[in-house]
Amino acid sequence: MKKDSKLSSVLHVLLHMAHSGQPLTSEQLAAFLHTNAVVVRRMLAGLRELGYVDSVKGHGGGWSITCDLKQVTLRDIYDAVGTPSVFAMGHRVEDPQCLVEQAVNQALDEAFRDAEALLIERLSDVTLADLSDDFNRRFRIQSQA
Amino acid sequence: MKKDSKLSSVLHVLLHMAHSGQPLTSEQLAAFLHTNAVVVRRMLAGLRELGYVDSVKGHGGGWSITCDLKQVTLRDIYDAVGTPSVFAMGHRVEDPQCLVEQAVNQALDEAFRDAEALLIERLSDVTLADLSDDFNRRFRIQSQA
DNA sequence: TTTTCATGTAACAAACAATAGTACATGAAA
DNA sequence: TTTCATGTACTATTGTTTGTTACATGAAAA
Repeated sequence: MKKDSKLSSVLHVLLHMAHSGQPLTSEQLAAFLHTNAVVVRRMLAGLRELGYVDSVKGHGGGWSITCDLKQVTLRDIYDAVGTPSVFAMGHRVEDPQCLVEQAVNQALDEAFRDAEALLIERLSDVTLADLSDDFNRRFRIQSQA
Repeated sequence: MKKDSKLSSVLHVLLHMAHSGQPLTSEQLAAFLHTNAVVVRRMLAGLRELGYVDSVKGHGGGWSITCDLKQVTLRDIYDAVGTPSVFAMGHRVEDPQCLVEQAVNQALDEAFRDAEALLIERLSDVTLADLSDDFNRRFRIQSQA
């Protein structure tokens, strides 16, 4: 299964935006991701609607962060990019008549449900500010080397 | 992303095999899954190599279970089908130079690692015998209705 | 007012992975 | 020797993510 990297990508550009004093254009953000500007606009459209970022057209325009990094968690961003499906495994048939398949589905569902809940909990524990701090730490270490 | 349903499918046919007194052919198993016999042979090939099932050619041949249902867990079967990747989300770049992306990847990795560990733990808690018992319970309930 | 820069978005193309299907070889029992 | 069944290579289909092109919209600068 081809993996969805929207969450990873959005977080990446958000941090670049956070560390830039001025708006960044879709082209600039796309360069960070080695991709196309249209992909960036699509990715960020949802976040703009939710008020996490803003975009400005024309000269000097571009994207900037409009939320408090300390208040927004990775879980919020996960939701903002459309709560992509967590697991790469699924049931063969979603609502089977077969009693055997019902038993299998339920057993798997329980395991997946618990794992997903833990994932969401972990994502809720990390704010964008935490990520930003981690980046700054890495930057200091690399500068010393 | 198209979800991998090998684990679900294999468990489904294993339980049918467990509840059959005699070997079942690939055609019969394929009918349970509404798919092709070749798909079944491919799915079960790995389990045969690991000794969970056996296949016999020719008249009266087919597939049967050769393991102890009480000893084999869903985690064993998960491994037997090739430990398919758990998550439908991934990093944009696996080993990035960009410090921002490194920070993002690490934060996500920690969350995913914990969730995957819990999933495996839950799968290890359930044996094929448990699934079989659950099926029998469902069967009794439906028979009463 | 016109040009330039930038986003907004629809429509289409490419890349990739899971599943399905076909064809033919192998082997065992009737 | 015929029939049944697996083994497997090869190809086709389907669905999803990502990338690309084209053009409309809007704002600032010249």
